[in-house]
Amino acid sequence: MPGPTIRDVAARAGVSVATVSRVISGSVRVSPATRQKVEQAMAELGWRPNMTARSLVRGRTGLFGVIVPDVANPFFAELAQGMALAAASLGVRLVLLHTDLSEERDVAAIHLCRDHRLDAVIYTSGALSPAHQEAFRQVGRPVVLAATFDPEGQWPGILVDSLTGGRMGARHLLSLGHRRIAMVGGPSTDPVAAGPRWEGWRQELAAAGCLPPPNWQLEVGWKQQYGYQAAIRLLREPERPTAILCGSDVLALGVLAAAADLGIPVPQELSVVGFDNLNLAALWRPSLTTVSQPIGLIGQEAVHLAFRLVAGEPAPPTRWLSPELVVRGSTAPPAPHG
Amino acid sequence: MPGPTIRDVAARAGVSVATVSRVISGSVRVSPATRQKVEQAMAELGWRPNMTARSLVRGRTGLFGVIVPDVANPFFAELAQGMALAAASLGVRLVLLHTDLSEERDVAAIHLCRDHRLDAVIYTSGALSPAHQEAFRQVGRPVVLAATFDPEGQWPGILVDSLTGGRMGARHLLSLGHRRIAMVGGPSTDPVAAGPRWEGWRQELAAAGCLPPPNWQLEVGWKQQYGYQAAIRLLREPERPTAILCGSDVLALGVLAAAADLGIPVPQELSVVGFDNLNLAALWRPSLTTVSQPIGLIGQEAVHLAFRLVAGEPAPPTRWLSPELVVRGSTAPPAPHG
DNA sequence: GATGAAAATGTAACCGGTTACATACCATAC
DNA sequence: GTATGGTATGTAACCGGTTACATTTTCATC
Repeated sequence: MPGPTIRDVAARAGVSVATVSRVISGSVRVSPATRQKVEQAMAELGWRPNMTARSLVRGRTGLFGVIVPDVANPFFAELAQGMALAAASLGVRLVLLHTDLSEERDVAAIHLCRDHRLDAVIYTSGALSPAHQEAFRQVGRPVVLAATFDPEGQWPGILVDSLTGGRMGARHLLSLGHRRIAMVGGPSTDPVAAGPRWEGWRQELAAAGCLPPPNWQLEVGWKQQYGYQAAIRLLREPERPTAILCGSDVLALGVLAAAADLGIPVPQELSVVGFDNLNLAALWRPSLTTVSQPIGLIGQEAVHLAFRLVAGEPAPPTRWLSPELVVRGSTAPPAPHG
Repeated sequence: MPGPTIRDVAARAGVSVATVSRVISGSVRVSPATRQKVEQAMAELGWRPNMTARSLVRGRTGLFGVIVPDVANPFFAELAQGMALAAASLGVRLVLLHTDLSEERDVAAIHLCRDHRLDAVIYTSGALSPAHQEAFRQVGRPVVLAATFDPEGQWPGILVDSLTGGRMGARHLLSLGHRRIAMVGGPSTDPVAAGPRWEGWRQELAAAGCLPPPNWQLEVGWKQQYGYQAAIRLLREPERPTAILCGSDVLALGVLAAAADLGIPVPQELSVVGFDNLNLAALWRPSLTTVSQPIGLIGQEAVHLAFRLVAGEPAPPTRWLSPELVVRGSTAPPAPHG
């Protein structure tokens, strides 16, 4: 039942265990004849080294922990996909830990990374509480923040500048001539993905003198159905908005569904702007104008960064990427009668 | 740098390492006074047991390998989400391995599971080649197939009966009165997710006497853009179909996008049936009529099954779930002038 | 053929837990 | 006071690799 060990291979090849170890690690010179004998013994026994034992002595597992709220959310699915791509190319494995945005489960997941001596932790779930900070300190391994950041600058991260992104979306609508613009975004308690987008929208709309009343600034949860509900409320008003800024593509798709159900044509009578540029955004009809984040790239770079930190490089400062406006079919100038 | 070990805790509590081990494993009785001393020492040192060391001696890692072609594909994202849910409730962790449907990478991933002594392997990627079978045999751990199956019945699995599902979709269109029905499905080399669906469609259409010519039976890849391209071709014909059966929801969404781009109203002039019932299917407009698989449940049950196998239960036979037709807004009777 | 440095290989300690087995302790029974 | 048995704890081997250090072999040089 328990497979062959390095000692079985050594015995069969007529060498010591150290020599077998040298052959598989490849770092030290081994004479060709010996190497050949060992390789043959390995093949005959079908032996493969036990990574658990190796990890114990080396103190490295070759595993990175990835803490994600929910991979069924396309944003995190695309992020995870980018990470998996990079991990494969670097010869590293990812341990996926779901937390459903619960702080308690986040902290438990971080401790788990420590228990398993994972080489690094990549955290994507959102804002950091003191409990997160404390848990990160205790893991004693590199921590990388993907698509989020640490206001105290203690943990390096990579993400898009949401403030600029928010302003881009707002300016696009203003330049098309919209003035009756509503907003549907995430909870502003989220200082990474919601707060700065709200801020960017408000700055631009206020500068243009068309900041709407609070009941046109709907702070909802991140789920698509909340976008749907918010849009239904906005679009049933007698003087409805001509455009809606959304805090994420998922919310925007909810808004588009609501418009379709109410028979309001997009973009003729309503323009919609998303945020993220999910793969879905191009696939939808009407295709979604959105502020693009390079999601896959963020995932890849997060893993590369973690890899470099594990190798001993110093932690760089938070890396800010620029968002880009992608204009598609969901935005147009407001209807003339508007 | 290297944190405290069990020996540090033992020394501080004035007991032996065996006693500390007993306290954390909880299986054997320890006097309350001793337990208290040990727990205090643990807390003071901030010690947590090293799972790598534990795994080495116990021969169990508490990790399950999950082999997936691509989590950015919503089907696999929802599957992974179900697995993560079950894993969390069972106290097990998932190692995510991407393979992009490459047999070579599949096999490498399986070997990796063996190297790391993962407790079980959950495979989701598709059909099994002899190379897969051989690699599975070598891991020496339970293997579970999620949303796929082994024709030889050697590895247990859980999946939906695609033949019945295919027939359901076809019957739905026939009962609405459609007779000019085209099909867009996956490569029939895929004996799990494509072959049986084609078979089910053809059986029903042949029985109704309206099996279309081969150029209305389009075998394409699984990606959404292939669905789009196939639909463009079908819908540009002078005598175009009144309905299209799709091998997956992702393909169906491509078809819907193509219809929208060609100005063909769905469901008035074209009915579309998907397969999978992704979360997206309800969100889309028009909402998608589809053959439903309980994707999240399949993921959860796969993990539960793996857990039971690890605990020593015998492998059950492949478990077949029944698909269900979910009628939404993308299907209707054919236009009368049809 | 002796010498010494470099190359190849072996020996054994070690990584940090678990657990079989041995021992110490205490209470009850005779 | 000794035998009996159950509970609590300690000792040390072990899981399967790695690697520091020691030893042997090889080979160029004088």
